[in-house]
Amino acid sequence: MRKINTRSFVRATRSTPREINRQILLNLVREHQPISRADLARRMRVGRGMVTSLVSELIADGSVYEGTTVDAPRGRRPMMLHVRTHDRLVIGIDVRFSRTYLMLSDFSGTPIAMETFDTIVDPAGLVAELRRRIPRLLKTYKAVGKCNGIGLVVPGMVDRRTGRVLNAPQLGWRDVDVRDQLAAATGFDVQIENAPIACALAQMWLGQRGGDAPRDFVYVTVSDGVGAGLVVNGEVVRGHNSTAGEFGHVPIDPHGPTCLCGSRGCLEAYTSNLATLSRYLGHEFSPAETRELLNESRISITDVIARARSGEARASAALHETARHLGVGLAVIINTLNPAQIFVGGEITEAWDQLSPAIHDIINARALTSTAAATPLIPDPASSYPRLRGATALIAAREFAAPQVA
Amino acid sequence: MRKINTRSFVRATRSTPREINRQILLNLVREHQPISRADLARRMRVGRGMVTSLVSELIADGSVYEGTTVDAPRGRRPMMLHVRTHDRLVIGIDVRFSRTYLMLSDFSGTPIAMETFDTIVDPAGLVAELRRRIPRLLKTYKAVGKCNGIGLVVPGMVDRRTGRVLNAPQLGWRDVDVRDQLAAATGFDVQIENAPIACALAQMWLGQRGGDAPRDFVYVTVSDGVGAGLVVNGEVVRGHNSTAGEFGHVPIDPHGPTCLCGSRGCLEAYTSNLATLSRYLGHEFSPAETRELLNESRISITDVIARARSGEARASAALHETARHLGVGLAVIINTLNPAQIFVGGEITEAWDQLSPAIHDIINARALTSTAAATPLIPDPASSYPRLRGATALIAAREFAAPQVA
DNA sequence: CGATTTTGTTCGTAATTTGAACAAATCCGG
DNA sequence: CCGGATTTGTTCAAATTACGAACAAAATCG
Repeated sequence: MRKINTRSFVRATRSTPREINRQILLNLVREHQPISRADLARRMRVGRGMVTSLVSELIADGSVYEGTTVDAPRGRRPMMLHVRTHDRLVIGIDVRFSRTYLMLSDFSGTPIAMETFDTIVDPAGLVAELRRRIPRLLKTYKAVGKCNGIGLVVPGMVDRRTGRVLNAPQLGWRDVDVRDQLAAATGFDVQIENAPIACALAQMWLGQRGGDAPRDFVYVTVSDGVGAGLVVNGEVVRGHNSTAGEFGHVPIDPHGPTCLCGSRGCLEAYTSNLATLSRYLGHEFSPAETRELLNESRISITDVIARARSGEARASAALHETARHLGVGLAVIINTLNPAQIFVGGEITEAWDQLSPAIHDIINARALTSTAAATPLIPDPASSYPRLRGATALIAAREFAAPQVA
Repeated sequence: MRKINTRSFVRATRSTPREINRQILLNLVREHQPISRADLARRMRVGRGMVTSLVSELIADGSVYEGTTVDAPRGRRPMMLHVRTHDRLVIGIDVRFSRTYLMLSDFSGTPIAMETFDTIVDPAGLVAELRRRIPRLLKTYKAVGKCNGIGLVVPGMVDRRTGRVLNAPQLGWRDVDVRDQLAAATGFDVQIENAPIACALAQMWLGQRGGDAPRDFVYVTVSDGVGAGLVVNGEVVRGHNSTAGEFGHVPIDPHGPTCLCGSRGCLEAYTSNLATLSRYLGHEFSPAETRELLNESRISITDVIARARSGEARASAALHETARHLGVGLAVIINTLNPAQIFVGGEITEAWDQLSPAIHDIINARALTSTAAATPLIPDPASSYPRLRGATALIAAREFAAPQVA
């Protein structure tokens, strides 16, 4: 029972049915390719005539192409259709605290090239550097006319409509309009998004199981901070002021360590990489001190995971405590949003086989129903570059999104 | 960028544009009545011809009626249109732990009659009692042919599609199909929903400010349990297994009192009416003991509020601690979902003027942005019967909901 | 080779928006 | 009291689209 937004609605015109059906058709091709026109007609329960008409439109504008005919047990051999992805490219950019990643990939998320450089925290400087690198990257890979846009992923809150970064503490950005600056500098269409939401979008649009992908899920990122991208009813949740998804500051213990946000005992103060590291080093978590300690000891979360894997008890214990607290946080998500599944991204996924039992124990104890306790947790390894895939999805998904109606 | 559900989608037919525009028009009349055809045409940015055609359809099926013409500075006087509500009735039923409430009201939520009886926990017995009472109620108020359906609100998890009550601990119901039983017994269309979600639906469809009503908000109920109805993007969040909204079990303190759910220090164990009562009585909260204590002392949360209002320090202190913990819980909702506003329902709204400052203090301390900290909290007094209004909305809203497309 | 089956196309029909012309109702100035 | 001006509401032809049936194309089978 969705309510119609009578402030800003889209009325149906003569061509609305066609737009809707065209979009349904395109999505069916995307999720079932290769597929024939006759198959599409059966799935949509429309006549083959309409499919012919819609497909010729999609072929004309380059969204879909005809492959080969294939064998059939009887009758005329069907002509298979595919979504055109391999020569429609996107530049994905992932701006992180220390380094910035640049990836050229096609609409399906398949990577073509990647480069990386030290993050320039000054927005104008970053845009200038990207303005140098992007044309060079496109030239090197003979992709000059094929780029459909730039997806920019940022560690912080983003207003998707205005394109402004509201607050990115790791970069020290507040109310920065890097999207329009980059668009003006490069001439490309630029879309910007917060990192956990981008990761969720990548799962939604470029995930393994195309059609099976759930319409209600959560992507939890555990790195310097802890955040989440929420998907409800096939759509990302941004909230009223684009600040939804901050699960890092769910309270765990009012007497716990002080968090960056000023409260005590936030989930993030227990499970962020910094928190795990400081626990391993035997110190109470405290933002300022821990950063210093980290710089001195020159140890990273990956090292702790490696040491745990090689049998070091202290490393293993530090990680297991992180796992237990993460379990509490995930249980909150499960009880409040009841997602079909939860993806977990971040460095700690490398230790998933070790941490998973502890996490599930906590969830089993805290989930309110047995079905909720069985919510699948799916680690998303850093090796698949989830944020860069998310950046790609920002551009690629627009072509497949449902038309806005009513 | 909503994703099309390719498992179950609705393709656009020849009549889809008309359905969409018809529904937009009906909602515009609902939110701006009285309104003329010419005004509607301007708002929808369509020709007046189309409005004439759509309105005559809506009048023919009784959704809309013509009122009177009104004065105009120049030109022909416009004929005002209204949504027909006063002779389209709904029976709302609110099943609570001790008593069940029955209300006859019209489509706008205006109450016509109400009765109440001791809750019969046996589902078959309850249905039998309702089967006796409903025809009598309709007869008494000369509403026999005018009832459009029955809305049933239950304190527990409900699968809206199958109509089964999955788990209602207060009633001891597990997997009960009371909806179909009641439909068979009465011959009416019956819709069933969980209480906090129903309260959210009431705000969405029957709220004060018709069009201003936000599309992202949360309705938090504080009574025997603590739950929430979530609305995201103009649609209610039910989750993958219809168990979303259980905010009562976010952790507050791992060393806190034991909760009914088995964990320790849940929000509910600090802020439910039972928790507040046991705090007032000077006892550690513990489900079993507290219930006994409550029966012995014969005191209710309303009494505690009255005593606080008359200046009793102990009552005031007990309520203020509840307020502080509730603030923590609301901050979790604000940080994770960033709603435009939060409604709070339950007995403690009677003490809102006393509790509000404490709640806001906590939220100001814990909200991650200043805009989030300013999220309006709106008490919804029990005197407006939010759950019964929700029951009404279950039936009335279907007429106005956006058509399912793509 | 003809019958059968399946795929893909074409085309007339029905439903709908769209926009313009038209009728209705009111005010205002002479 | 009448004719223009103005606004509301209706009617109707044109354009766009889904729909469904007929048809052509391409393959298999006996």
